[in-house]
Amino acid sequence: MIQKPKGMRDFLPEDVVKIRELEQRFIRLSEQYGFREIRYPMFEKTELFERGVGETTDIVTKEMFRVISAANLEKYKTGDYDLKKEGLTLRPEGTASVMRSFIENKLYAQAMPMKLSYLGSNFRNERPQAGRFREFTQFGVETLGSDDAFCDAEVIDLAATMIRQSGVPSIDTLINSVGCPVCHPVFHEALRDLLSDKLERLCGDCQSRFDKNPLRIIDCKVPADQALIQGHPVMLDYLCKDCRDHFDQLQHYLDALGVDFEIDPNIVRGLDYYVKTAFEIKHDGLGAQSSICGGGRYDGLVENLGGPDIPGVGFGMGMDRLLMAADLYREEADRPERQGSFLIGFGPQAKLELVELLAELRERGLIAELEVNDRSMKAAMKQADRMNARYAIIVGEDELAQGKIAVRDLERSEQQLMTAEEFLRRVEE
RNA sequence: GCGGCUAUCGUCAAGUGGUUAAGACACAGGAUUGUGGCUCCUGCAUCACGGGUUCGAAUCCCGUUAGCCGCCCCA
Repeated sequence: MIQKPKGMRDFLPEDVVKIRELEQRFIRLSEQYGFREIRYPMFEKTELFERGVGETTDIVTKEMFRVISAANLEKYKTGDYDLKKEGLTLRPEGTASVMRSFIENKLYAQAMPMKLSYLGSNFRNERPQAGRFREFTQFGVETLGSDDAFCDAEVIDLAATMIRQSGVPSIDTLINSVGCPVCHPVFHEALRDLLSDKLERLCGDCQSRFDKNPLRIIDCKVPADQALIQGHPVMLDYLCKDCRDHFDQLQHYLDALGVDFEIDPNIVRGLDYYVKTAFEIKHDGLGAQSSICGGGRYDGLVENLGGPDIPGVGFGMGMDRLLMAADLYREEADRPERQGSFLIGFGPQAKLELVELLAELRERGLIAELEVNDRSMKAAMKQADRMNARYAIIVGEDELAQGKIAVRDLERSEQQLMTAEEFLRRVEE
């Protein structure tokens, strides 16, 4: 038997109903906040992600799925295809593509700020785990063209509102400022001062982080390292005036918007492009992957990808995790109301006539199904019940002879003979 | 990339070395011959795969594969 690839999932009809409901609510809410949905390719030039996500990130170095056509694969084998230059990659996240589209379509020439949302699959070749899949659905928004702290507050408010409205009862909204290129050098120095004499006792990863990006050491999960960095200086104490003001304003705006939040100096977003605001929304009870939503400000990104110097802020939200978190608390759905008709015909002639009725019903926008397996009356009725139909329409020899149909109301257990026209009138009302 | 756990019918799930592998749900058929939801009856698995141990294995051992969970990272 052929199975789906590791980390991929099927969504069966029951699941899809929930997913679609959630997605539609998200689109509606984000439109209320002024975000308009855009769509972009499932894969892009590999280079976009290398530059947009960061060449040193885990995502780029080991988690991307490459895409290659059969023809190009042959070329690659003979050395006529340059993976680096021409290679394509299944999108591992959304922001880079949105930026590319923004630049390529010159959306910056339109009224600013430009507020965009997106929804779709992303792919990362990670080891599957609770709340983590190789194909996962992400919803996200980006506000481009303003560095006003209100924009940061607005996207955080939107994310928190979405999660709350989805039925997740308790969430933690954590915010931080990761500074900017002006304050980083000062902070890095302070960090190195603290750690320089403990360097040898840090784990290997952290030793290499020491020079490249000491900020990441704070995030280290190795217990021994955690002890060593106890009482480490925090970025928040080293913000430049600009960042400090921005962070203060963000908090004022969040208060004004009624968003409950906590400051967590330890939030350091893994993607390279974040400056100033970084935030995360978590929910306990999801297992190890408790983060539902993460985002922040990325003022240098558009320019870095070859566009004008335009600031931006946004978030990505894990729809799968959100659904998991919300599902835990969703009570059993009631049996939906009976609706539609189930048409049961005995013999070819009866069936043919019912097909005409079927078409009439559907023409009127009503739900209608035909019994196709030539089951016994009993079995067919059972099927009608299982389909949750309101009416079972029965046509056998007797009905055929009278030119009528038997209409059984499955809810009231009442049955009467009438013509097809009468039934159509009644059901239309 | 590293570590732990699990693998019995479509689903949930008994069974831990010994003749026909419980049960429940689902599914199919039926209960004096054209009628549902309740009830009753009937049917429905050689225990992931490959080796090994043993007189004998779903039950013990090894390997493979898959799934789950954790580390890392992230949504």
